[in-house]
Amino acid sequence: MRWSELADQPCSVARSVAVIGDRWTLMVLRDCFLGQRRFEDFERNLGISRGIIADRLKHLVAEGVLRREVYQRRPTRHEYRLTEKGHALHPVIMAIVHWGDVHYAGPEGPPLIHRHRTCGCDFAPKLTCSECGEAVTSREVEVRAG
Amino acid sequence: MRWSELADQPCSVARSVAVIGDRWTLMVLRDCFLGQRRFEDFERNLGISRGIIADRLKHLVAEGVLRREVYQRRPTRHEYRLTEKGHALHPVIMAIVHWGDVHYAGPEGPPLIHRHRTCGCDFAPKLTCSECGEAVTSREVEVRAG
DNA sequence: AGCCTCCGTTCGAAATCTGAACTTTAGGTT
DNA sequence: AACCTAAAGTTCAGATTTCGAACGGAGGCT
Repeated sequence: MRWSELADQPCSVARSVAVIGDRWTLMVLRDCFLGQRRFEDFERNLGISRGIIADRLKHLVAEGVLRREVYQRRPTRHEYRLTEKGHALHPVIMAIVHWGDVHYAGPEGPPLIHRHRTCGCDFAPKLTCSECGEAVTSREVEVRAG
Repeated sequence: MRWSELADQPCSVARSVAVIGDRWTLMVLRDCFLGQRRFEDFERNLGISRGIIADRLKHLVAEGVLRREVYQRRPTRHEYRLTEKGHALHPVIMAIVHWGDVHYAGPEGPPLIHRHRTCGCDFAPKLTCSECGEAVTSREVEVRAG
């Protein structure tokens, strides 16, 4: 299998990974969730070649994760904003951030701290069951074909 | 920046992505969470070349995500099992699965269904705040340097 | 002996990434 | 008018990476 075929697999991980499972794509998304919108922002933050940025942005727009919007005329300039589908990736990014915080933060603690505006606390993301509301661990999950 | 430098960035997303932000690595992890353990299992499920599987397994073992354990002698054979650090990736995989379920499932519904053993219900993963227990959306999160 | 299984390694071809130059549209400066 | 700057790309040669097919090897089965 090559990864162009991933999207056709009967597996939600494969289908998602076909869209976002690429290092630079994930880094672009991180920047999006940190409020970055312009080509230049991505270039400055990521320090990678423009070709890759252009490519990944194009891909994310084609998949409906980002929306390309005019933010200025004369000359026309565009910015990239998360769509609803894009915002739906928030749990993915948060889960990745949290894993990094726990396993790769040095003695100075995590590089970024997240505050939940609604309750005012610094928090960690917690995965819970949509039905009973309790925390879910991997051992408590049973999988069957749909 | 090249991705060998990603791990040195002061960003938990970058550090995590350096370890798991690769298509095949994520697919291997999916298989691990579905209970696959042996080299052959990964090969059969993924249908990719053995070189890639060997490489990714080696990498995950080096990072402490998987543990290589003897399961048979004469000849000695090993299997790969999730460590605690590996199990900690469960929310990442669940978030990815769920995003795929919502955005890429056909009319037949999602390929796999997840049941929460503790409560007995089919469920969807829900990201909540560790402090107040409420659901967290991307717009409710404020980020600051740590 | 010859074939099979499981788990890899090796190596050349194919894909990807980098860095630099070039483009477009427009505003500002000398 | 000529020149510089800025944002957002595009293009292209050359370096780097990744992938897949073929090979290896340790032991078992017939």
